[in-house]
Amino acid sequence: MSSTGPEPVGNLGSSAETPTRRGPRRSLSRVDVVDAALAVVDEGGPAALSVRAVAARLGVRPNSLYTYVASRAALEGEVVERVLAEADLGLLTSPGRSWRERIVDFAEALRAQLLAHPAVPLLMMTAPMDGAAALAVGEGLIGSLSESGLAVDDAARATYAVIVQVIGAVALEVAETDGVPPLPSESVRIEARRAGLSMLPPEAWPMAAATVEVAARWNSSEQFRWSLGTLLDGIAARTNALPEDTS
Amino acid sequence: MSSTGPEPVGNLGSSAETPTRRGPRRSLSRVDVVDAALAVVDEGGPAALSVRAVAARLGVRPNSLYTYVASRAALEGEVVERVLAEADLGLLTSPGRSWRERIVDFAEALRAQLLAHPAVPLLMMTAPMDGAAALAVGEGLIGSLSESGLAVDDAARATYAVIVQVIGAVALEVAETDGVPPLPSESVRIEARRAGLSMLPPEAWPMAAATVEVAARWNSSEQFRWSLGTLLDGIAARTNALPEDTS
DNA sequence: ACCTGAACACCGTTCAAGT
DNA sequence: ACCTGAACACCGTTCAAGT
Repeated sequence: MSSTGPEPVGNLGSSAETPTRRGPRRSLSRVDVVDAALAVVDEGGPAALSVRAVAARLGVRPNSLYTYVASRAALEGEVVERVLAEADLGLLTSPGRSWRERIVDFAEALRAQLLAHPAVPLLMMTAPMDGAAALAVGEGLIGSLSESGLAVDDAARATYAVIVQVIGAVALEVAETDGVPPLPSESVRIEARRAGLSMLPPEAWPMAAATVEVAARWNSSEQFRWSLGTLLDGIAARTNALPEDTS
Repeated sequence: MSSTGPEPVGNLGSSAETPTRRGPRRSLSRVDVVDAALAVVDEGGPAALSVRAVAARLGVRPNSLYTYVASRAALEGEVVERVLAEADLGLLTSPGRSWRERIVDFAEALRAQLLAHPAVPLLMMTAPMDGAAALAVGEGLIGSLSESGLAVDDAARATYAVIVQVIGAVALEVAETDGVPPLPSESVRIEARRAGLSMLPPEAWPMAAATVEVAARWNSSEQFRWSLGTLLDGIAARTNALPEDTS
């Protein structure tokens, strides 16, 4: 679905620098359209994404886009692919780091990328991620988890658990904001949550009251590391290899 | 935000049975509006949700809804709250089951409920879940995880990891469908994924090729249990209590 | 091959007006 | 207090037509 037709590969960002175009129309390309769509959401948030807004940014009529993209839904899928294609898979094969460290490195980098394009996590929940970039992430994760000593089938299961934890956490994190970049800083968002939680009557919500400081940080990099680390602990426990037995 | 004004509590479903109303207008209520919204998405999927569609189902003009609900976004939040309010928190305190079993029971029941209202997981990613029903789920989970011997702060952290895993998994699962109930059966969805994965050239995607059967089941109750169980293993490892030391 | 004008069937939200 | 008519500024998508 995302690899339909002969698409020019390797010229990402070739023409994203001029937001509003001028001068002779040199003929659009599919990457121009995706670039423009990403620029639209990065400027106006997820609600700003529309065929008409993307067309306007390209200086073209709305229906022109249908030359390059089958539908708004297909365009959304391309945006997800574009961002996933920028994921640094090299982090999953860094020498001198354990499989655990490599996965944490990759997950944190991916989280940062997704927070930089806060409309994208929601789009990931909107259609299947079956493009080449999504598959490449899966390949890298299964590979890393296999090296941990896990049987390949369990490595694949563990891969999906990690994907769910990472994308789910980022999506819920963005959901607490308006999604318009730049997002409020983590400390501001924590403070907002703390303020909300502090107003709850402790009689009604004793557990929330007892854990305000932790729950205020649910959408933080700290909690992100704790959750992922705990999941990786569980994954490691399914390994028969010794703990020292890492690359 | 979801507890604004004096809302009549305890009469859920009081008037959802008549889809298209007739006869003397007895005056609407906020629960009627939320009922109608849920009915709209359960019939037409997430894309069918609109202020105008809900109003039409209630036999009323679109702008009438603004008497009961501040905006479309607020309505979406109410729909999430309604479904969360139906979660069976009793499963988190069932006698004779370990904390692990209770959490798994609850998570599987919640997954089933969300799959029955497939528009809802996406709505959960769209706005903060800060209503009373969402808080109650948090209370129950923190309580259960505390009884495991975990310090209350770690119980709160573990709670969020579980929430992310459960909601994230369901949201990604729904994303592979069109979201219109009833969803295709699990076996049909697995078969569709297997077919897609089987078409990939093994040279390009060796890991995917080696794990087709597992990856075909990524969106299954089987994988859901594996992921959650593995996470709970990691959580249990943060406990100092003995494994037998469960309620 | 690519872009447009025009049209169709929609949206969410507001405001003043009615009862 | 509740509902409406009318309006505003939008949507995605199609189709026939132009170049």
